[in-house]
Amino acid sequence: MPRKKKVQPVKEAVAKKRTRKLKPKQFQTVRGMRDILPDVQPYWQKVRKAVEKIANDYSYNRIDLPLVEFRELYERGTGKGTDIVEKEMFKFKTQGGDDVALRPEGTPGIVRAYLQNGMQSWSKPVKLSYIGPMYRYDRPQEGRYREFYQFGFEAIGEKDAILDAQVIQMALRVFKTIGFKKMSLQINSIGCSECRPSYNSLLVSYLNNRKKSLCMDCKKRLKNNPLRVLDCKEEKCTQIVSQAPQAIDHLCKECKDHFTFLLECLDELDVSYEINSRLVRGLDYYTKTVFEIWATNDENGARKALGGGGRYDELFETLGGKRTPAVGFAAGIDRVVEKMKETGVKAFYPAIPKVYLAQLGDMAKKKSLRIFEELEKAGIGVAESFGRGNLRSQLNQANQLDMDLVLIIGQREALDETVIIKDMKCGSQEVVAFRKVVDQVRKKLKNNS
RNA sequence: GCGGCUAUAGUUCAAUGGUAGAACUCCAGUUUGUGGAACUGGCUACGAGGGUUCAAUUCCCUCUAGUCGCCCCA
Repeated sequence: MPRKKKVQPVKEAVAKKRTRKLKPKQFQTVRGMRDILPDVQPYWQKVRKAVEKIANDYSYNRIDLPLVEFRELYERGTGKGTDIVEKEMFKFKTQGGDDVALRPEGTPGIVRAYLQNGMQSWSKPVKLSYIGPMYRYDRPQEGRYREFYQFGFEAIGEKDAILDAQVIQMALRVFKTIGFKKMSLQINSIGCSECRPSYNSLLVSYLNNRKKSLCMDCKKRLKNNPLRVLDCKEEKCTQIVSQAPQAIDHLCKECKDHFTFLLECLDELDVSYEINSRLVRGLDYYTKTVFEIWATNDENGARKALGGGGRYDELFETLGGKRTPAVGFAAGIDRVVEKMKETGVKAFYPAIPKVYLAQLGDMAKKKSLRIFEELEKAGIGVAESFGRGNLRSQLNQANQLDMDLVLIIGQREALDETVIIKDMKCGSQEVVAFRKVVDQVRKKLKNNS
C-alpha cells in the first residue's frame, strides 16, 4: 500500500496508524532460540568434522535419537532433584495424552535406546557418538540458550577405568583437533551407592555443625542434595567446604582402585589433570568418575566448561535394565564455537568457487544453464547471478567475490556457441567454443593456482 | 526463577513532546556488452499494547525480546 506524504498532518497520522495496523506481524524467534547464520557455519562445521573424525578413529558409532521422549525418562534418569528436571524441562502433553519432554540432555535417551534395541547382545563395550540439539527452559544469556547443541560419546558395558580414560582422551582429542591449545581437565570421584551414603552422612554432619555460616541456598541443598554444597560459589561456603571431608578419602575399595587406575592411565597418556574435590556435577546418575574440561584455568569454571561427563554405572538399573556399567562425555557446541572466536581458533572454510558465470539476454541465459551444468559435472564449482541483467553488475559481483575467471555469454556468443573466458587478475580474455569450455577453464585454474 | 541496564533502517549510531537523519551495506543508473574508483538515485526503522497530552519515537505503566549479575548448566 503506497504511503502518501505531504497531506495534512492529522490525516496523515491517522492514515499511517491505520496502515501500521494492517501490517502483518513480524515474527521473531521464540525466546532462547536462535538462528545460526551462514557466517558462523564454518566454525560449526569445524566442530562437527572434528567430532566425526575422532568418533571414527575410536570406533564410536553415530546414533541419532528423538528430540522428544517421555518426560518420565528424564525424571527417573537425570533425577528429580536436579535443576534440569525440576524447572528446566520443555514439557507438554500430546494430543494423544502422552506426557513428553524435549530432551534436556542425551544420556537417558542413549540408555533407553540401548535397552529398547537389545544392545545388551551387541559386543561390548557398545560405543556410541551423537550430535544434536538439546532443550532447557532456562533464562537465556550469552552462551546459554534454550536450544543448544551437544555432541557426546558413550561407552556402555565395560566397568574398567581404562574406558574412562579413553573417553577423556577422546574429549581432549576433539578439542585439540579443533585447535584449542590450553585446556584444563578437572577430575574427581564421587563413589558409588556402596560408599556414598556413609560419606554423605559424614559430610552432612560436618556441614550441620557449621550450618549457621552457610548461605541460604546451601541450607536447602544440605537437605536435598548435600553434595551440591561443595560447588557453591559463595565465599562463606567455599571456606567451609575447603575443610570438609573429601569424597576421594572415603571411597570403598572398588571405587578407590578404579580411580587410582584411571589416574595411572591418564599419566600413561601424559594427560595432565587437576583433582578437584569440589567437582560434583549437576546430574544424579553419576558414580565414581566425574570430570569437566575447561577452556582455560579460569576461576569461574562453571561457565567456562566446554563439556563434562562421567561414569553412570547405576543408571541402567534406575531405568529398568540390568546393571550395566557405562561412561560418557558431552560438550556444548555453541560454547565451543564461542570460545573458538574468543581465542582466535580458525574456522573451517570449504573451497569456494573461483569461476563466475555472467550472461546477457534471454537466449544467453538459457544457454548458460547448460554451461553451468557441464562445469558442475566436471567438479568445477561456479558462482552466478542468473537474475541479473547487465554485465557491469555481474562483473562487479564477481570482483567482490574474488573470482579468478568470469565466463561471459552474450547474445553473440549464444548464437556462435562460444564463451568468453575472462581472467579477472590480468583482465585478458579469449573466446572459446562451448565444447572446449571445461578443458579451458581447468587449464586456466591450474595456471592460476 | 530473582535483580540491574537496554530497545530507532540489514548493520553501527544520531536527533526530537509537533512522527525521524547519517555512515556502511544492498539494489539501480552514469548512452545502449566488461569489474575494482567516483558520482547520482532508490529500498528499508521508532519492539508490542495501554496511559498522560491538542499532539508521544520522546514522559509513565504493562508485555515482549536482548544483555549483564545471581542461580544453574553446556
